[in-house]
Amino acid sequence: MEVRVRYAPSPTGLQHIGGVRTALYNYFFARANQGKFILRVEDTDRTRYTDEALQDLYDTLDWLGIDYDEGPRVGGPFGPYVQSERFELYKKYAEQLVKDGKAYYCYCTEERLESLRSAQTEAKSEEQGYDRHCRNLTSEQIEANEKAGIPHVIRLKVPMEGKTTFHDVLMGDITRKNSDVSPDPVLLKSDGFPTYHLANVIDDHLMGVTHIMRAQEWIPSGPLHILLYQAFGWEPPMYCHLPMVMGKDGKKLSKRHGSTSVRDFREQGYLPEALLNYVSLVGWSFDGQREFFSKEELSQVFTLEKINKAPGVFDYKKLDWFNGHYIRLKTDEELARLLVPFMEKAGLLDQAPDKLEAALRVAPLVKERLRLLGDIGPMVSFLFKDPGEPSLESLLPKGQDAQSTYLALSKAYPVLRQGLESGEPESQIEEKLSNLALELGLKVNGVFMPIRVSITGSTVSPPLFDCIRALGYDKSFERIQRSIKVLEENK
RNA sequence: GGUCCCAUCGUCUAGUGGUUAGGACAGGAGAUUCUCAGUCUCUAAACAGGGGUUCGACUCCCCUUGGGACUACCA
Repeated sequence: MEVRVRYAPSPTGLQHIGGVRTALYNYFFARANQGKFILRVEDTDRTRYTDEALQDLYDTLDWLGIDYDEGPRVGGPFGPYVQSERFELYKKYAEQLVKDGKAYYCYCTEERLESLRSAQTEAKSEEQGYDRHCRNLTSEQIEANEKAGIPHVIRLKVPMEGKTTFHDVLMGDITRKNSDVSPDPVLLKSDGFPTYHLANVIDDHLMGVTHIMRAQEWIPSGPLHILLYQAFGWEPPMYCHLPMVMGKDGKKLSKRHGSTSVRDFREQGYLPEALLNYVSLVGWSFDGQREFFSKEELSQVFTLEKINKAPGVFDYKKLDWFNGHYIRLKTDEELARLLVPFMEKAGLLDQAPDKLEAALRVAPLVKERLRLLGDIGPMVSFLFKDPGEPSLESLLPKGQDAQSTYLALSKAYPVLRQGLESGEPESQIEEKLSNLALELGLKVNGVFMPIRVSITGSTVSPPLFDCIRALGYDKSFERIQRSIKVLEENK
């Protein structure tokens, strides 16, 4: 039998790490088994739905390179794949359930339910949830309510006795007493829209879904869904509940732990391959040794059996490490293209006639020290903006006074200049400068640091000669001369 | 409160009755070096506790503890 799985998010907010991980596992599972991966938009909550969220869903999947075989935008034999476009369908099936005596109309008002709820919590009652007030209305009562135009919902008649079991690939059999299952949950809302439970079950069945991979928070409603399949007389699919993704404090990952939306990560300069690789490893492993995987590789080797049952903590530091790794794998050209928008955002390219060329100049300097593309600004801003005349204090290496520093820089300058202009190999100039330091009784750094600060305005920078080359000789010399003057005036 | 799920270094994990309990991130130390980073080497760090089962338990069972999820006309 062909494997058919789906990712079925509801567009009520930005795509977050947990959701994406679920999408990824479904995708990999489908690919690894030559099955189909379906995207379904569960937009039945009209109050929380936003266009932005829907667009973000598409953008996120595109960015990660997660393509789907069936779904909105690409179509498929079981469409439409947006639940709001299947509106009539759910109603039909819900009514069928009523006709079969498996569900019933409920006329309870929001107010009644609310007061019921508060009464229950106040009394710390064993009974939680709906009191099944409308479960046994007579046909006369129903008729009267309908005539009076009282709106109704449709509720499932959950059996009062017995128990329901569903099988989970990871967890094994999970059984719940029917009396512990949510008492007669709403299937069809008064606005005619289905609830998650109804729409989900109908669509999964109609779309031929064979495996449901979703977050563990859905485990409690597993039995309810089985009850629904039974009410319809359908065969339930296989279940596989995925461990949750937590924050450092062991609570469900949320904004207070840091970024959670893929958009955030993207804007900070994470690479899709890094995010995809790392996220896949929270809750799944290959052999405990290997941890670099491309999307294509995961599509080969992914297996349900290696999914962990315990929830996992999302480690931002390790993600950073992955990101640095993937940045280093880029060619200069690739990195430059990725860098352009981040350099623009940092205001570095306002004067650049050729943005890509500018980024290309920068790429080799930063490749080994970049963790996030968004960190590019301070690293190379000296190439695009004059850092200004350095202060005396900033020019002095640790433990060195103005006099000796003046001497060092003023002697180093001609060596550097002559060397560069005559095309001497950099390694040779470097050696000369080191020797100069030795002659002056300074540490090597005592000569290099003032040059570095002169040129970059910072004690931290890419290798000196790389900086000079990227800046251009003329500007570099000017900045050194400027520093010599500062030192001369203060020695 | 009730129901259900889970439990190996700080974190992600390997391990399916007999291992010096392995790897990675983060941490520490060192090497390389013009700073930073990178790279390399080394290092510290775990089977939650208690009962069983067994010749033998991290591995199987039970209890305790701890953590989490759910308990909506949200998904």
